[in-house]
Amino acid sequence: MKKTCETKEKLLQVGFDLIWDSSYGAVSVDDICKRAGINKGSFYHFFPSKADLVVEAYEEHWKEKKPLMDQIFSPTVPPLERIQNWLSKMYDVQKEKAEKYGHVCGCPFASVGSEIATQDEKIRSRVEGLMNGCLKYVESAIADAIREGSVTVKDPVSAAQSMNSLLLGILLEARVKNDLSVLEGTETVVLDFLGAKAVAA
Amino acid sequence: MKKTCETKEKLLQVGFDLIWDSSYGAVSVDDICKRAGINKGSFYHFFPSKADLVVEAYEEHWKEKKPLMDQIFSPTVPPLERIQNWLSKMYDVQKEKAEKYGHVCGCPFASVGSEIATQDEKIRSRVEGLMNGCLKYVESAIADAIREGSVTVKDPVSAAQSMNSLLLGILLEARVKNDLSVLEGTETVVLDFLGAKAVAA
DNA sequence: AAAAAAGTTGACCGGTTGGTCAAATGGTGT
DNA sequence: ACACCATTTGACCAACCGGTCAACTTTTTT
Repeated sequence: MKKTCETKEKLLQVGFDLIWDSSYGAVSVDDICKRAGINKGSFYHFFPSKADLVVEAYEEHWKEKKPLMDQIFSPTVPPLERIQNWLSKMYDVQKEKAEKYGHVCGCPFASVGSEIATQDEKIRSRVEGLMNGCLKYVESAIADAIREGSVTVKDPVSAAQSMNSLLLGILLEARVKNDLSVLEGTETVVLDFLGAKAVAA
Repeated sequence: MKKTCETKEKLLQVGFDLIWDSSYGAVSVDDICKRAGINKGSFYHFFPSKADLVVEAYEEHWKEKKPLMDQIFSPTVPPLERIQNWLSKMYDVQKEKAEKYGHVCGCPFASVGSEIATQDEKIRSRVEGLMNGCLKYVESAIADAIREGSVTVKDPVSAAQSMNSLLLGILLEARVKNDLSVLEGTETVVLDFLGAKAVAA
C-alpha cells in the first residue's frame, strides 16, 4: 500500500491541473482517475462528489501557495516591489503552464468561479473566499505604499479591489486570446493604475 | 407551419440566454430544445452541432446589440459621456438579468470564452473577435477624449485595452460574488483610470 | 496473532449526453 | 392537381456521465 494520502493528494493535484487547463464541466471523474492512475472507487472513497474534490483541490492549492505569497508580500519588502514581484511570479507561472499545456490558462479561481458561480454554491463561495484572500495582500501593500507616499491612489481598499479586477480581466483576456503577450505590459499598466511615482527596477 | 426561421431564432435566443446564465458545459442540447419547445431533430436540422449553435447565437446577439452600440458611441456625443452611457447601460442589463434569473451573469463573451477557450477553437476565435469589436468603440472614444484634452491617459490603444480588461474583471467579480453592488462604483473607477479631468453629470 | 480500520479494486447502475434517421407534414410554385 | 423542398417529428443510438457497492488487500491497533 502506498504512503497515507498519497492517492488523495494525487487526485487533488491532477484534478486541479486538468480543470484549470480546460473546465469543470469538460473534465470527468474518469478523466481525473485515468490521468492519476487510480481507480474510480478510490476517488469516491476520498471524496463524496466531484464538486467536493474541486473544493478540496482549491483549498490544497491555496495552502501550497500561501507561503510563497507570505514571502512575496513580506512587510520587509518595499510595497511596490511586493506587487512587482508578485506580477513577475504570475507571469512565470502562466508561461510555464502555457508551455506545458499549449494553452494560456489564466487564473484558476476565475475560470472555475465564473463557470459554476451560478450552479454550485459550495464551490462559488469557496472561490469568493480565495479571491478575498489574495485581496488582503494587495490591500496591505497599497496601504504601505500610500503611507510612504510612493503612490497617488487614495483608498487602499477600493484600489486593491480595482487592481484585482484589472488583473483578473487581463488574465481572462490572455486565456481567451491564448496569447502570453497580453500579459507582458501588466506591470506598467498596474503601476500606472496605482499612480506609482518612481518606477524602480 | 411557423414562419420561416422562427424556430431557428428561438433556438438561438434560448441557447444564448441559458448558456449565459449557467455555462456551455452545463446546458445540454435537450435543455435548449425543451425550453424552446422544439424537437431535438429540428435543432440538428438547423445546426450541425452544439458548438455551431453557440457560434451563431453569439453572432446573432452581436448583430442585435450593434445598433445600440453605434448609437451610444456616436461621435456626436462627447467622448466621456459615451463611456458613461455605455457603463450605465451595462449596469441596467446586469440588473435586469439578475432580477430575471436570480444570478449576476456577467459578460456572456467572457464566461463562455473563458470556459471553452482551451477546448473549442471555433468558439474561442469568435469570442476573441467579438471582444475586439467592443474594443474599437472604446478606442475611438478615448482617442477623441485625448484630443479634446479631457483625459490624462496617453495611448488610446493601450488605454482601451486596459479599460476593457478592467471591465471584464469587474463583471467577472460580480458574477463570482453574485453581487450587483460590485458594479456600482464602476463609473468612478473607470473615469479615474482614464484620468478624467472634470466629471460631468 | 487476531481483529479492526483504512485503502483499493473493477464490475455495475440508471440516467443523460451529443448526435442520427426515416418517415411524416406543410407551404409553395407550376 | 402535382411535385418539390424546407421543416418537423420522435424514436433511436452508442458512449459517457456521476456515483455505488461488495469483495479484497494492506496497514494499524490491540
